[in-house]
Amino acid sequence: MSDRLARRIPEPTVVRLPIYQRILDEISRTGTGTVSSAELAELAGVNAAKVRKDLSHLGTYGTPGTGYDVGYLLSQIERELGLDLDWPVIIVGIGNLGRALARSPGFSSHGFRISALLDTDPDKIGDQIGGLVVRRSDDMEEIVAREPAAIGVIATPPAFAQGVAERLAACGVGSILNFAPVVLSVPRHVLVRHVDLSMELQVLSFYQSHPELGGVPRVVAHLGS
Amino acid sequence: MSDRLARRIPEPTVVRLPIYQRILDEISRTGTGTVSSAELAELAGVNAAKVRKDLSHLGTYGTPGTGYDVGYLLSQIERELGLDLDWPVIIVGIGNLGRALARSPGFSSHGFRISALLDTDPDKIGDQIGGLVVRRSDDMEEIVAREPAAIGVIATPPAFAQGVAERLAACGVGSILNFAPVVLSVPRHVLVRHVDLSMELQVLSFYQSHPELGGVPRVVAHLGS
DNA sequence: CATTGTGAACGCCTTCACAGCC
DNA sequence: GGCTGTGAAGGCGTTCACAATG
Repeated sequence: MSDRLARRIPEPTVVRLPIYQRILDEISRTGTGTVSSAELAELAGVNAAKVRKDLSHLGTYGTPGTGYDVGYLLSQIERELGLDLDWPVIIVGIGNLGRALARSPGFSSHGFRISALLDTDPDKIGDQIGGLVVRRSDDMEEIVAREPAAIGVIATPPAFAQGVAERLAACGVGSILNFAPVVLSVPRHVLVRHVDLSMELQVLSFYQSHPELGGVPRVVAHLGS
Repeated sequence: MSDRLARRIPEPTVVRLPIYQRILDEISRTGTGTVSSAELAELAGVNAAKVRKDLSHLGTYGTPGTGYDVGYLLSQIERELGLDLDWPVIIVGIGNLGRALARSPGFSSHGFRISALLDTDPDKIGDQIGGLVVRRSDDMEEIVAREPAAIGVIATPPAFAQGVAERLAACGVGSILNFAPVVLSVPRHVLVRHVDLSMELQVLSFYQSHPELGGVPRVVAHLGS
Protein backbone atom coordinates (compact mmCIF):
# COMPACT_ATOMS: atom_id res chain seq x y z
CA MET A 1 0.00 0.00 0.00
CA SER A 2 2.96 2.28 -0.09
CA ASP A 3 3.55 3.14 -3.67
CA ARG A 4 0.79 3.11 -6.25
CA LEU A 5 -1.38 6.02 -7.09
CA ALA A 6 -5.06 6.09 -7.92
CA ARG A 7 -5.99 4.31 -4.71
CA ARG A 8 -9.13 6.03 -3.61
CA ILE A 9 -8.97 8.39 -0.65
CA PRO A 10 -12.24 8.81 1.29
CA GLU A 11 -13.62 12.32 1.12
CA PRO A 12 -13.63 12.81 4.90
CA THR A 13 -9.92 12.09 4.82
CA VAL A 14 -9.36 14.59 2.00
CA VAL A 15 -11.13 17.24 4.06
CA ARG A 16 -8.85 16.56 7.02
CA LEU A 17 -5.63 16.68 5.05
CA PRO A 18 -5.56 20.50 4.97
CA ILE A 19 -5.87 20.47 8.76
CA TYR A 20 -2.88 18.20 9.14
CA GLN A 21 -1.05 20.29 6.60
CA ARG A 22 -1.48 23.47 8.59
CA ILE A 23 -0.53 21.83 11.87
CA LEU A 24 2.56 20.20 10.43
CA ASP A 25 3.50 23.48 8.82
CA GLU A 26 3.37 25.16 12.23
CA ILE A 27 5.29 22.37 13.95
CA SER A 28 7.95 22.42 11.28
CA ARG A 29 8.64 26.06 12.03
CA THR A 30 9.31 25.34 15.71
CA GLY A 31 11.87 22.79 14.68
CA THR A 32 10.44 19.56 16.07
CA GLY A 33 11.52 16.70 13.84
CA THR A 34 8.93 14.08 14.70
CA VAL A 35 5.28 13.75 15.65
CA SER A 36 3.26 10.80 16.81
CA SER A 37 -0.27 10.15 15.64
CA ALA A 38 -1.40 10.92 19.18
CA GLU A 39 0.17 14.38 19.13
CA LEU A 40 -1.19 15.19 15.70
CA ALA A 41 -4.59 13.96 16.78
CA GLU A 42 -4.59 16.20 19.83
CA LEU A 43 -3.73 19.24 17.76
CA ALA A 44 -6.24 18.41 15.05
CA GLY A 45 -9.04 17.64 17.45
CA VAL A 46 -9.55 14.07 16.29
CA ASN A 47 -8.47 10.69 17.62
CA ALA A 48 -5.19 8.95 16.94
CA ALA A 49 -6.67 5.99 15.10
CA LYS A 50 -8.24 8.32 12.60
CA VAL A 51 -4.97 10.11 12.02
CA ARG A 52 -3.17 6.86 11.34
CA LYS A 53 -5.89 5.58 9.06
CA ASP A 54 -5.98 8.88 7.18
CA LEU A 55 -2.23 8.94 6.69
CA SER A 56 -2.15 5.29 5.71
CA HIS A 57 -4.17 6.25 2.65
CA LEU A 58 -1.26 8.33 1.43
CA GLY A 59 1.44 5.79 2.00
CA THR A 60 3.62 4.26 4.69
CA TYR A 61 5.36 7.30 6.00
CA GLY A 62 5.58 6.56 9.73
CA THR A 63 8.14 4.77 11.80
CA PRO A 64 6.89 2.35 14.48
CA GLY A 65 8.11 3.41 17.91
CA THR A 66 8.98 6.88 16.68
CA GLY A 67 6.20 8.54 14.74
CA TYR A 68 6.26 10.61 11.57
CA ASP A 69 9.03 12.84 10.28
CA VAL A 70 7.39 16.27 10.25
CA GLY A 71 9.06 17.65 7.17
CA TYR A 72 8.65 14.54 5.10
CA LEU A 73 5.03 13.99 6.06
CA LEU A 74 4.29 17.64 5.34
CA SER A 75 5.77 17.45 1.89
CA GLN A 76 3.85 14.27 1.11
CA ILE A 77 0.57 15.81 2.20
CA GLU A 78 1.22 18.93 0.19
CA ARG A 79 2.04 16.89 -2.85
CA GLU A 80 -1.13 14.87 -2.38
CA LEU A 81 -3.19 18.05 -2.09
CA GLY A 82 -1.58 19.39 -5.22
CA LEU A 83 -0.13 22.38 -3.37
CA ASP A 84 3.10 22.04 -5.32
CA LEU A 85 1.20 23.04 -8.44
CA ASP A 86 -0.02 26.43 -9.65
CA TRP A 87 -3.71 27.19 -9.12
CA PRO A 88 -4.86 30.44 -10.67
CA VAL A 89 -8.04 31.60 -8.96
CA ILE A 90 -10.58 33.97 -10.46
CA ILE A 91 -12.96 35.75 -8.12
CA VAL A 92 -16.31 36.90 -9.46
CA GLY A 93 -18.25 39.40 -7.39
CA ILE A 94 -16.17 41.95 -5.55
CA GLY A 95 -18.56 42.90 -2.79
CA ASN A 96 -17.56 42.77 0.83
CA LEU A 97 -16.96 39.06 0.72
CA GLY A 98 -15.14 39.03 -2.59
CA ARG A 99 -12.88 41.80 -1.36
CA ALA A 100 -12.21 39.87 1.84
CA LEU A 101 -11.33 36.76 -0.12
CA ALA A 102 -9.09 38.70 -2.49
CA ARG A 103 -7.10 39.93 0.48
CA SER A 104 -7.10 36.63 2.33
CA PRO A 105 -3.61 35.16 2.73
CA GLY A 106 -5.02 31.69 2.15
CA PHE A 107 -5.93 32.68 -1.40
CA SER A 108 -2.42 33.74 -2.28
CA SER A 109 -0.20 31.03 -0.88
CA HIS A 110 0.65 27.39 -1.34
CA GLY A 111 0.14 27.38 -5.05
CA PHE A 112 -2.97 29.52 -5.04
CA ARG A 113 -2.72 32.77 -6.91
CA ILE A 114 -5.48 35.18 -7.72
CA SER A 115 -5.45 35.70 -11.45
CA ALA A 116 -8.41 38.04 -11.88
CA LEU A 117 -11.12 39.97 -10.05
CA LEU A 118 -14.44 40.49 -11.82
CA ASP A 119 -17.48 42.58 -11.11
CA THR A 120 -20.32 44.20 -13.03
CA ASP A 121 -20.51 47.41 -11.03
CA PRO A 122 -18.91 50.27 -13.02
CA ASP A 123 -18.01 51.95 -9.73
CA LYS A 124 -15.86 49.01 -8.74
CA ILE A 125 -14.23 48.34 -12.08
CA GLY A 126 -10.75 49.75 -12.06
CA ASP A 127 -10.39 49.52 -8.29
CA GLN A 128 -7.09 48.15 -7.07
CA ILE A 129 -7.24 45.32 -4.55
CA GLY A 130 -4.06 43.65 -3.44
CA GLY A 131 -2.25 44.62 -6.57
CA LEU A 132 -4.99 43.52 -8.93
CA VAL A 133 -7.45 45.63 -10.86
CA VAL A 134 -11.14 44.80 -10.82
CA ARG A 135 -12.30 44.08 -14.36
CA ARG A 136 -15.60 43.75 -16.16
CA SER A 137 -17.43 40.46 -15.71
CA ASP A 138 -18.46 40.74 -19.34
CA ASP A 139 -14.84 40.21 -20.29
CA MET A 140 -14.55 36.93 -18.42
CA GLU A 141 -14.22 34.80 -21.54
CA GLU A 142 -11.54 37.01 -22.99
CA ILE A 143 -9.62 37.26 -19.73
CA VAL A 144 -9.65 33.53 -19.07
CA ALA A 145 -8.72 32.82 -22.67
CA ARG A 146 -5.63 34.93 -22.20
CA GLU A 147 -4.78 33.53 -18.78
CA PRO A 148 -6.60 30.33 -17.86
CA ALA A 149 -8.03 29.94 -14.36
CA ALA A 150 -8.24 26.62 -12.56
CA ILE A 151 -10.66 27.62 -9.83
CA GLY A 152 -13.55 30.06 -9.95
CA VAL A 153 -14.85 31.69 -6.80
CA ILE A 154 -18.43 32.94 -6.88
CA ALA A 155 -19.16 35.75 -4.46
CA THR A 156 -21.98 37.39 -6.35
CA PRO A 157 -25.56 37.94 -5.25
CA PRO A 158 -27.50 34.67 -5.44
CA ALA A 159 -29.46 35.67 -8.53
CA PHE A 160 -26.32 35.80 -10.66
CA ALA A 161 -24.53 32.76 -9.31
CA GLN A 162 -25.94 30.15 -11.69
CA GLY A 163 -25.18 32.24 -14.74
CA VAL A 164 -21.65 32.93 -13.58
CA ALA A 165 -21.16 29.23 -12.86
CA GLU A 166 -22.17 28.30 -16.38
CA ARG A 167 -19.85 30.84 -17.92
CA LEU A 168 -16.97 29.76 -15.71
CA ALA A 169 -17.58 26.15 -16.70
CA ALA A 170 -17.71 27.13 -20.37
CA CYS A 171 -14.38 28.93 -19.94
CA GLY A 172 -12.79 25.71 -18.83
CA VAL A 173 -12.57 26.38 -15.11
CA GLY A 174 -12.18 23.03 -13.43
CA SER A 175 -13.74 23.73 -10.07
CA ILE A 176 -15.91 26.28 -8.39
CA LEU A 177 -16.06 27.54 -4.83
CA ASN A 178 -19.53 28.93 -4.39
CA PHE A 179 -20.41 31.40 -1.64
CA ALA A 180 -23.82 32.28 -2.99
CA PRO A 181 -26.75 30.66 -1.21
CA VAL A 182 -27.98 28.65 -4.19
CA VAL A 183 -27.46 25.11 -5.39
CA LEU A 184 -25.48 25.30 -8.61
CA SER A 185 -26.02 23.10 -11.58
CA VAL A 186 -22.88 22.59 -13.67
CA PRO A 187 -21.46 20.06 -16.12
CA ARG A 188 -20.53 16.78 -14.50
CA HIS A 189 -16.78 17.32 -14.82
CA VAL A 190 -16.81 20.57 -12.87
CA LEU A 191 -16.34 20.16 -9.15
CA VAL A 192 -18.33 22.45 -6.89
CA ARG A 193 -17.94 23.16 -3.23
CA HIS A 194 -20.49 25.27 -1.50
CA VAL A 195 -19.85 27.47 1.50
CA ASP A 196 -22.99 29.02 2.91
CA LEU A 197 -22.23 31.28 5.81
CA SER A 198 -25.77 31.68 7.05
CA MET A 199 -26.34 27.94 6.85
CA GLU A 200 -23.63 27.59 9.44
CA LEU A 201 -25.47 29.92 11.76
CA GLN A 202 -28.61 27.88 11.30
CA VAL A 203 -26.87 24.67 12.22
CA LEU A 204 -25.64 26.35 15.39
CA SER A 205 -29.09 27.61 16.23
CA PHE A 206 -30.45 24.11 15.73
CA TYR A 207 -28.10 22.57 18.24
CA GLN A 208 -28.50 25.41 20.66
CA SER A 209 -32.28 25.01 20.57
CA HIS A 210 -31.92 21.28 21.18
CA PRO A 211 -29.74 20.95 24.25
CA GLU A 212 -31.02 17.37 24.61
CA LEU A 213 -29.00 16.50 21.55
CA GLY A 214 -26.24 18.59 22.96
CA GLY A 215 -23.30 16.27 22.88
CA VAL A 216 -23.47 15.63 19.19
CA PRO A 217 -20.78 17.55 17.36
CA ARG A 218 -17.72 18.88 19.02
CA VAL A 219 -15.75 20.57 16.29
CA VAL A 220 -16.85 20.40 12.73
CA ALA A 221 -14.42 21.30 10.04
CA HIS A 222 -16.57 21.16 7.12
CA LEU A 223 -17.26 23.58 5.56
CA GLY A 224 -17.20 21.42 6.09
CA SER A 225 -20.08 18.75 5.78
CA MET B 1 -43.19 9.31 15.07
CA SER B 2 -45.21 12.43 14.58
CA ASP B 3 -45.26 14.16 17.90
CA ARG B 4 -42.55 13.66 20.46
CA LEU B 5 -39.46 15.71 20.76
CA ALA B 6 -35.95 14.68 21.71
CA ARG B 7 -35.77 12.06 18.99
CA ARG B 8 -32.28 12.35 17.65
CA ILE B 9 -31.75 13.92 14.25
CA PRO B 10 -28.60 12.81 12.40
CA GLU B 11 -26.10 15.60 11.85
CA PRO B 12 -26.07 15.20 8.06
CA THR B 13 -29.79 15.80 8.16
CA VAL B 14 -29.40 18.88 10.33
CA VAL B 15 -26.93 20.29 7.83
CA ARG B 16 -29.40 19.79 4.99
CA LEU B 17 -32.32 21.39 6.77
CA PRO B 18 -31.13 24.93 6.00
CA ILE B 19 -30.97 23.98 2.32
CA TYR B 20 -34.55 22.80 2.33
CA GLN B 21 -35.51 25.88 4.29
CA ARG B 22 -34.12 28.22 1.68
CA ILE B 23 -35.66 26.33 -1.22
CA LEU B 24 -39.08 26.17 0.43
CA ASP B 25 -38.81 29.84 1.23
CA GLU B 26 -38.25 30.60 -2.44
CA ILE B 27 -41.03 28.30 -3.58
CA SER B 28 -43.45 29.80 -1.11
CA ARG B 29 -42.90 33.21 -2.65
CA THR B 30 -43.87 31.96 -6.10
CA GLY B 31 -47.12 30.71 -4.71
CA THR B 32 -46.90 26.96 -5.28
CA GLY B 33 -48.77 25.20 -2.52
CA THR B 34 -47.24 21.76 -2.68
CA VAL B 35 -43.93 20.04 -3.39
CA SER B 36 -43.05 16.41 -3.80
CA SER B 37 -39.90 14.89 -2.37
CA ALA B 38 -38.72 14.46 -5.95
CA GLU B 39 -39.04 18.16 -6.72
CA LEU B 40 -37.38 19.18 -3.49
CA ALA B 41 -34.62 16.68 -4.13
CA GLU B 42 -33.99 18.07 -7.60
CA LEU B 43 -33.71 21.62 -6.26
CA ALA B 44 -31.52 20.60 -3.35
CA GLY B 45 -29.21 18.44 -5.41
CA VAL B 46 -29.88 15.23 -3.49
CA ASN B 47 -32.08 12.21 -4.11
CA ALA B 48 -35.71 11.86 -3.19
CA ALA B 49 -35.27 9.04 -0.70
CA LYS B 50 -32.91 11.22 1.30
CA VAL B 51 -35.37 14.07 1.36
CA ARG B 52 -38.15 11.84 2.64
CA LYS B 53 -35.93 10.26 5.26
CA ASP B 54 -34.68 13.65 6.38
CA LEU B 55 -38.16 15.06 6.70
CA SER B 56 -39.43 11.96 8.45
CA HIS B 57 -37.08 12.82 11.30
CA LEU B 58 -39.09 15.96 11.94
CA GLY B 59 -42.52 14.41 11.82
CA THR B 60 -45.16 13.15 9.42
CA TYR B 61 -45.84 16.24 7.42
CA GLY B 62 -46.40 14.84 3.93
CA THR B 63 -49.51 13.60 2.20
CA PRO B 64 -49.22 10.42 0.13
CA GLY B 65 -50.17 11.07 -3.45
CA THR B 66 -49.78 14.80 -3.05
CA GLY B 67 -46.52 15.78 -1.42
CA TYR B 68 -45.78 18.37 1.23
CA ASP B 69 -47.61 21.60 1.89
CA VAL B 70 -44.91 24.21 1.26
CA GLY B 71 -45.94 26.72 3.90
CA TYR B 72 -46.50 24.16 6.61
CA LEU B 73 -43.31 22.24 5.94
CA LEU B 74 -41.38 25.50 5.87
CA SER B 75 -42.71 26.57 9.23
CA GLN B 76 -41.93 23.18 10.74
CA ILE B 77 -38.36 23.25 9.49
CA GLU B 78 -37.86 26.77 10.74
CA ARG B 79 -39.21 25.84 14.13
CA GLU B 80 -36.91 22.82 14.22
CA LEU B 81 -33.92 25.00 13.34
CA GLY B 82 -34.89 27.44 16.04
CA LEU B 83 -35.32 30.24 13.52
CA ASP B 84 -38.42 31.41 15.37
CA LEU B 85 -36.20 32.39 18.28
CA ASP B 86 -33.90 35.37 18.77
CA TRP B 87 -30.19 34.74 18.22
CA PRO B 88 -27.99 37.70 19.07
CA VAL B 89 -24.66 37.36 17.27
CA ILE B 90 -21.45 39.05 18.31
CA ILE B 91 -18.70 39.41 15.73
CA VAL B 92 -15.12 39.67 16.91
CA GLY B 93 -12.56 40.91 14.43
CA ILE B 94 -13.75 43.54 12.00
CA GLY B 95 -11.27 43.03 9.20
CA ASN B 96 -12.39 42.46 5.65
CA LEU B 97 -14.17 39.26 6.53
CA GLY B 98 -15.78 40.53 9.70
CA ARG B 99 -17.06 43.54 7.83
CA ALA B 100 -18.44 41.30 5.09
CA LEU B 101 -20.20 39.13 7.65
CA ALA B 102 -21.61 42.15 9.45
CA ARG B 103 -23.21 43.28 6.23
CA SER B 104 -24.33 39.84 5.13
CA PRO B 105 -28.11 39.52 4.93
CA GLY B 106 -27.88 36.00 6.31
CA PHE B 107 -26.57 37.38 9.57
CA SER B 108 -29.52 39.70 10.07
CA SER B 109 -32.54 37.61 9.22
CA HIS B 110 -34.50 34.65 10.41
CA GLY B 111 -33.90 35.28 14.05
CA PHE B 112 -30.26 36.24 13.70
CA ARG B 113 -29.38 39.70 14.82
CA ILE B 114 -25.97 41.21 15.19
CA SER B 115 -25.68 42.51 18.71
CA ALA B 116 -22.13 43.81 18.73
CA LEU B 117 -19.01 44.32 16.62
CA LEU B 118 -15.65 44.11 18.36
CA ASP B 119 -12.11 44.89 17.33
CA THR B 120 -8.85 45.89 18.95
CA ASP B 121 -7.69 48.35 16.32
CA PRO B 122 -8.21 51.94 17.58
CA ASP B 123 -8.64 53.06 13.98
CA LYS B 124 -11.66 50.82 13.57
CA ILE B 125 -13.30 51.46 16.91
CA GLY B 126 -16.14 53.89 16.46
CA ASP B 127 -16.70 52.97 12.80
CA GLN B 128 -20.29 52.50 11.80
CA ILE B 129 -21.15 49.29 9.97
CA GLY B 130 -24.73 48.55 9.11
CA GLY B 131 -26.02 50.72 11.90
CA LEU B 132 -23.71 49.32 14.54
CA VAL B 133 -20.63 50.89 16.06
CA VAL B 134 -17.41 48.92 16.33
CA ARG B 135 -16.41 48.68 19.99
CA ARG B 136 -13.34 47.69 21.95
CA SER B 137 -12.69 43.96 22.27
CA ASP B 138 -11.50 44.69 25.80
CA ASP B 139 -15.06 45.56 26.71
CA MET B 140 -16.47 42.22 25.57
CA GLU B 141 -17.34 41.05 29.08
CA GLU B 142 -19.12 44.27 29.91
CA ILE B 143 -20.95 44.40 26.60
CA VAL B 144 -22.16 40.82 26.77
CA ALA B 145 -23.17 41.25 30.40
CA ARG B 146 -25.43 44.10 29.36
CA GLU B 147 -26.79 42.34 26.30
CA PRO B 148 -26.13 38.60 26.16
CA ALA B 149 -25.03 37.01 22.89
CA ALA B 150 -25.97 33.50 21.86
CA ILE B 151 -23.45 33.04 19.08
CA GLY B 152 -19.94 34.37 18.76
CA VAL B 153 -18.28 34.77 15.40
CA ILE B 154 -14.50 34.79 15.34
CA ALA B 155 -12.98 36.60 12.38
CA THR B 156 -9.70 37.62 13.99
CA PRO B 157 -6.19 36.74 12.92
CA PRO B 158 -5.40 33.13 13.89
CA ALA B 159 -3.12 34.07 16.77
CA PHE B 160 -5.97 35.68 18.70
CA ALA B 161 -8.70 33.17 17.97
CA GLN B 162 -8.13 30.82 20.90
CA GLY B 163 -8.07 33.65 23.40
CA VAL B 164 -11.21 35.17 21.99
CA ALA B 165 -12.91 31.77 22.07
CA GLU B 166 -12.11 31.36 25.74
CA ARG B 167 -13.44 34.77 26.60
CA LEU B 168 -16.60 34.23 24.57
CA ALA B 169 -17.15 30.93 26.35
CA ALA B 170 -16.58 32.58 29.71
CA CYS B 171 -19.15 35.22 28.79
CA GLY B 172 -21.74 32.54 28.35
CA VAL B 173 -21.85 32.42 24.58
CA GLY B 174 -23.39 29.09 23.65
CA SER B 175 -21.79 28.51 20.28
CA ILE B 176 -18.99 29.79 18.15
CA LEU B 177 -18.57 30.13 14.43
CA ASN B 178 -14.85 30.20 13.80
CA PHE B 179 -13.33 31.58 10.63
CA ALA B 180 -9.76 31.59 11.88
CA PRO B 181 -7.57 28.78 10.58
CA VAL B 182 -6.97 27.16 13.98
CA VAL B 183 -8.55 24.32 15.89
CA LEU B 184 -10.24 25.84 18.92
CA SER B 185 -10.34 24.27 22.32
CA VAL B 186 -13.39 25.26 24.35
CA PRO B 187 -15.48 23.93 27.24
CA ARG B 188 -17.48 20.86 26.32
CA HIS B 189 -20.83 22.64 26.40
CA VAL B 190 -19.83 25.21 23.80
CA LEU B 191 -20.53 24.17 20.24
CA VAL B 192 -18.00 25.15 17.62
CA ARG B 193 -18.28 25.13 13.87
CA HIS B 194 -15.24 25.89 11.81
CA VAL B 195 -15.22 27.48 8.39
CA ASP B 196 -11.81 27.59 6.79
CA LEU B 197 -11.91 29.30 3.44
CA SER B 198 -8.48 28.25 2.28
CA MET B 199 -9.15 24.66 3.32
CA GLU B 200 -11.90 24.65 0.76
CA LEU B 201 -9.49 25.68 -1.94
CA GLN B 202 -7.16 22.90 -0.93
CA VAL B 203 -9.90 20.31 -1.20
CA LEU B 204 -10.64 21.56 -4.70
CA SER B 205 -6.98 21.42 -5.68
CA PHE B 206 -6.84 17.86 -4.37
CA TYR B 207 -9.66 16.67 -6.57
CA GLN B 208 -8.44 18.63 -9.53
CA SER B 209 -5.00 17.04 -9.23
CA HIS B 210 -6.59 13.60 -9.02
CA PRO B 211 -8.86 13.33 -12.01
CA GLU B 212 -8.83 9.55 -11.54
CA LEU B 213 -10.90 10.05 -8.43
CA GLY B 214 -12.91 12.54 -10.39
CA GLY B 215 -16.42 11.38 -9.86
CA VAL B 216 -16.32 11.60 -6.11
CA PRO B 217 -18.19 14.65 -4.88
CA ARG B 218 -20.71 16.50 -6.96
CA VAL B 219 -21.93 19.27 -4.72
CA VAL B 220 -20.77 19.56 -1.17
CA ALA B 221 -22.62 21.77 1.21
CA HIS B 222 -20.72 21.85 4.21
CA LEU B 223 -19.09 24.17 5.06
CA GLY B 224 -20.08 21.42 4.95
CA SER B 225 -19.80 19.07 6.28
C1' DC C 1 8.96 -0.37 24.59
C1' DA C 2 6.60 3.12 22.13
C1' DT C 3 4.24 3.61 18.07
C1' DT C 4 2.72 2.41 13.44
C1' DG C 5 -0.31 0.04 10.04
C1' DT C 6 -4.35 -2.58 9.45
C1' DG C 7 -7.92 -6.40 9.53
C1' DA C 8 -12.16 -6.78 11.75
C1' DA C 9 -16.04 -5.16 14.32
C1' DC C 10 -19.04 -1.60 14.75
C1' DG C 11 -22.18 2.13 13.94
C1' DC C 12 -24.43 5.07 11.10
C1' DC C 13 -26.10 7.24 7.03
C1' DT C 14 -27.83 6.23 2.46
C1' DT C 15 -30.46 3.82 -0.78
C1' DC C 16 -33.78 0.52 -1.95
C1' DA C 17 -38.22 -1.10 -2.40
C1' DC C 18 -42.78 -1.46 -1.24
C1' DA C 19 -46.86 -1.35 1.74
C1' DG C 20 -50.06 2.07 2.85
C1' DC C 21 -52.69 6.00 1.93
C1' DC C 22 -54.92 9.89 -0.45
C1' DG D 1 -52.17 6.45 -9.85
C1' DG D 2 -49.01 9.14 -7.40
C1' DC D 3 -46.42 9.81 -3.53
C1' DT D 4 -45.17 9.32 1.34
C1' DG D 5 -43.10 6.83 5.27
C1' DT D 6 -40.18 3.24 6.60
C1' DG D 7 -38.17 -1.49 7.45
C1' DA D 8 -34.43 -3.72 5.48
C1' DA D 9 -30.30 -3.96 2.90
C1' DG D 10 -26.16 -1.96 1.64
C1' DG D 11 -22.06 0.89 1.84
C1' DC D 12 -18.71 3.30 4.07
C1' DG D 13 -16.10 5.69 7.54
C1' DT D 14 -14.71 5.18 12.40
C1' DT D 15 -12.90 2.81 16.17
C1' DC D 16 -10.84 -1.11 18.14
C1' DA D 17 -7.18 -3.96 19.12
C1' DC D 18 -3.07 -6.11 18.16
C1' DA D 19 0.66 -8.04 15.38
C1' DA D 20 4.65 -6.09 13.43
C1' DT D 21 8.63 -3.14 13.77
C1' DG D 22 12.51 0.09 14.65
